[in-house]
Order: sequence, then structure tokens, then C-alpha cells
Amino acid sequence: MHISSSTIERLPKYLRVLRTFNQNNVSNISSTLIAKELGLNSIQVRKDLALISNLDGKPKVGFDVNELINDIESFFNLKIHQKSIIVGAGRLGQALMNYPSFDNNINIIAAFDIDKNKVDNNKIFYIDEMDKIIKKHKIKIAIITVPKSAAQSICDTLINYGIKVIWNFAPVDLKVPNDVKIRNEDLSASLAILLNGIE
Amino acid sequence: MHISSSTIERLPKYLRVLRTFNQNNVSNISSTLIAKELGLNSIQVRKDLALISNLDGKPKVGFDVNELINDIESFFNLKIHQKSIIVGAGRLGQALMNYPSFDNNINIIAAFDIDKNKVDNNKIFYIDEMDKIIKKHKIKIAIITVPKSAAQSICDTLINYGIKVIWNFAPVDLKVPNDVKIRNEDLSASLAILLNGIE
DNA sequence: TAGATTGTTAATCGATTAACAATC
DNA sequence: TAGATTGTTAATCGATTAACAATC
Repeated sequence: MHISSSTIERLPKYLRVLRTFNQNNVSNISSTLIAKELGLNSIQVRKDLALISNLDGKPKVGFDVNELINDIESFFNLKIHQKSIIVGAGRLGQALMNYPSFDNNINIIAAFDIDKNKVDNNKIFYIDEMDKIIKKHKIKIAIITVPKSAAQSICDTLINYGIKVIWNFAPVDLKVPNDVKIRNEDLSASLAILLNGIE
Repeated sequence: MHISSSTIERLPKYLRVLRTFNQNNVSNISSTLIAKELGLNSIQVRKDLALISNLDGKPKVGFDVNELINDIESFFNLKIHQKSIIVGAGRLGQALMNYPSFDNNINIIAAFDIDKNKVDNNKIFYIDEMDKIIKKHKIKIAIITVPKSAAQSICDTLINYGIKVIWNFAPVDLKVPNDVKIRNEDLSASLAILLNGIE
């Protein structure tokens, strides 16, 4: 069953709402309420949830909050057993290393930089160590937070070392072969959407 | 004329391609080539460009690179005369303050934090200064990079001070009144899309 | 000229929303 | 029970892609 990226984008939002209700000891929740919390349509919420859960909602009562949390988590957990690395331990790289809500999605085991002052050999290593560590841990996922000018060459190197999934924060559209999955996280584009239509 | 957010998202990508070609002294470019560079459909590129430009492409030759750059820039420039601030001068806040490709889109004039060690009174100020600076510069746009737990209350405060457009990086969906525009930059959701379908 | 590329009109595709019977 | 909420089937909406005549 194909799940559209629109749906995938909404699932973490549902998860956050559900966890909040769970913390407040609410045991059941209706699609109507989830939708309201997120400014969405309740039919859409039910359809999304049906795609990733076998759970039946009960008319008038809604869904079991805990079971729904488990279902969404296990949907995502299927993809997260792999470790990942960050290339570029600048401000953005370090911010992402510590970004609180990644805990449940990805395990960043190391960052690399060409600036030896940043190296602590604990989580931040000199870039020459990259090959060794990628191979040792059989890493397939990398996050790129190097400057734009270095991004494509780092990307090529990573692919050379066996990386198959790349999350790129440098403001360039990186070119990768067909067997490598890339997401260019375009903060400028995101900002453009926000600013569009104001004033 | 309404321009969809799908189109708005692609425009900065076109701009980057065009600038690259411009730097290499290429004076004309076809929609086919732009599309190829970005892995898009050329009809889509032409339609997008037609929405924001009066420029006619010439069959067989393509579009004038410089004029197209000007048209996209002025489309965005209509929205950027306002200054903005960042609340939360942690790693992510400082990364965004220095994110290179925002230059053309937004003018971040100050950041605020509750940690006095971060304050330099140059670009980073103690949070108590926020009200004064927002009013002095008539700021309408704010970026939130505080921890999740503080985000909603900072958001409320900002709105109270007159902020109308908010770009939120904390992993919560902030609630705002109808007259305030918000974009919750959900990095976990973005990551979820990337990881979906692998393995 | 020949043909690559354009802009436009029509077709397709997919996502969202509406309608509604089933049911706890 | 009554009615709020469910899941499903059908309708709508909008974005993407295809087809194609015009043209540099």
C-alpha cells in the first residue's frame, strides 16, 4: 500500500497530539478532536490513520490513544534501526545533533568536520575518520551541514563510502545517482512560502 | 492570481539554477534544461515561470537568464522589506542567523535569549529588550528557536508585542489567532518523509 | 528551412472533501 | 435509545502531465 508524502508529513503531528493527550491521561480521542488540534479535516485524519493502523475507532468514543501511539511509532520504527552521521559540525550541524525530537526517529552517532578545533573524538571527529566509521558501523544515512561550496563534493564522497540516504541542509540541490535517496531541505524555499501572501 | 505553494517552493530552486548559469556567463536557458537540472517536468517549469514573469521565452532559444532572475527576485522582494528577529540564540538560532542564503529573503536584525552569557548587545540581546526593539523597528516577523516547553508562551508574547508572521522551529504546532501567519517547520516530519520507503 | 522549444488547451492523476449508512 | 463518530463510496478540487499548433 502506497502512503503519500502528504500523509507521512502529518503522521508526526498526530503523534505529538496523541502524546500530549496521553500525558494528560486521556485514553480515547476522536478524529474530530485530532483534526481540530491541528487545523485539519477529520475525514483526512481517519483516512491517514487507517493507512498505518489496524485499529478500529469506536463510534462516539474515538480511538485508543495508547494503541494509536504504538501504531504510529511502529510505522516509523520500521525505518529507524539504522545509525546516521552528520558532516559539518558547525552551528547547524550541532543544533541537529541535539535536536530533541529526533530521538525517536534517528540515531546520530557521530559528526565530522575539517576544523580540528571542533574535534572532541567523542561525538565529533576529524573528517578523515569518516570512511572508517561509516564502514565500521555500516552507516547508510548521512546529514550534510557543510557550506554550499563543499556540499556536492562531500555528497560524492559519502556516496563513495556507501551512504544511501542523504539529508542535505546546504542551499544547493545535490545530484545523486538513482540508488541514493536525497532530501534537499530547502530553508529558503520554506521561508518563501511563509512570506508569500503577506502584506 | 493565486500561486500555489508547490509553485512557491520551486521558485527558489529555479533561482539557484539561474544564478549558477549566470555565473557561468550563460545568457539563455530553456525550460527543458532547468527542469533537467532539478529533476522536474519542463511544462511545469514553464507554467511556474509564466505565473511570476511576463517574459516570453523564445522557441529554440529559451529564456533570458538575467531577466528571469530579476523577475523571480522581484516577485520575492515584494515581501522582504520587513526586518525580523529570532527568539532563542542557541545553536539553531545562531545557525539561522548566519544561514547564507537568507540574505536575499529576510533581514534578521536581532536575536534574543534568556541566557545572559549569550548576550553581546550587538546582535544578541537579553529577552527583556524584545518588546522595545520590536516596537522601535516595527517588526512583524519572528523566528522561534526556543525549546519546545517555552515555545507557546514565547509565541503568545510575540503576538502580544505585535508580531504577525512566525516561523517556528520548536517541535510543537503552535496555536495562533487568525490574523497571525505561522509556519511550523517540522524537521521530524521532514525526516520521516526521507526515511519512509527505505529498506 | 527544419526542428527545438514555446505557450495553451485538454486529459490525467491524486489528494481532499462530501455524503451517508453502520454502530457503539 | 439517540446521536456522535466511525469507515466507505462517490464527488470535487487542484496540480501535474500530455498533446499540439505556433514560431524563432
